[in-house]
Amino acid sequence: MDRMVPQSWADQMAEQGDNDLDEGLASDLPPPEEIIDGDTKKIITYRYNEEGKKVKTVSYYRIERRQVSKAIAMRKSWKKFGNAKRDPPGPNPSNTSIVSDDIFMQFISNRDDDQLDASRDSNLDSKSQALGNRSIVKCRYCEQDHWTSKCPYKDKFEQLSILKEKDNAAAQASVEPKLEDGKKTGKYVPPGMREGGNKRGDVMTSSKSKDEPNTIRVTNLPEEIMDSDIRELFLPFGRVVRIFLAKDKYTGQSKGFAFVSFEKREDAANAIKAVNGFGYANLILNVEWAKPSNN
DNA sequence: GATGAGCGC
Repeated sequence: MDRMVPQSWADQMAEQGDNDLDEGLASDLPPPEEIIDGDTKKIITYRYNEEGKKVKTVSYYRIERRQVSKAIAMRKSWKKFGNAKRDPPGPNPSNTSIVSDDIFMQFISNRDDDQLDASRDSNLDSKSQALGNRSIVKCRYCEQDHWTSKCPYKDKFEQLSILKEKDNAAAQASVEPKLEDGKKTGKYVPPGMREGGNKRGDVMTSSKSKDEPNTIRVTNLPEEIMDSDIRELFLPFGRVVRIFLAKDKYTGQSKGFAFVSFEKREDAANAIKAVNGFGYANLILNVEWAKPSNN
């Protein structure tokens, strides 16, 4: 394996630099070839060895084909536009980086979504029961046998939701007057007040939930720091579920502190122990439990 | 030195 096909802008620049250096020698070498044959990629490169002899190097790579859904595969055929109009299909490595980590999205749900989810989950549950009661599902967060929508605090969450439904039933009686035939009025009910509402929101998505047991506050951060740096810094301790880097609303300038929520409280505790007092870019970080924000 | 944004009625 010798000189590879350039991977990124930086590599391309490095490559160019190299070529400039040995231009006199390299100019009469054939250009590298890339041959794709089924699942195998063959890359042929030429160079001169120490004795000045021409050497041909052939390297074989297995092309990993990942199974993607049709919808995703279809996007490959979309026309590129703007500055990328003339780019070949697929990501351009000079401006696109591929992250293989799991990326968690925040889903802001309303009641209708939850009802859909619930019915979908129960359908699947009955399917898995039909399959001999052995669970075929795996939570993306804790890898236990349940659907991710019920995680990461499955047990805790179920207790919570039972409590909450009681509360909601009481709240609803006063908040949401019913019509005689039992149908709801058109009156707006905030998601948090709806029947069984905002279930996932309370666990995962609501930054203003009353208890934020897994959130730490990091202060004394350098002002140039970015979310991704913070993620990198805390990823070793466990799954980071949310990062909030305080920035000025108008200038976007970092205010030098951030909140990081972990999936597990113990991960957060470890992070505090380890990173508090840690030197980062000539500053000493201060890490402690976050207090719940006002409102 | 500092405890987070926004949307909806």
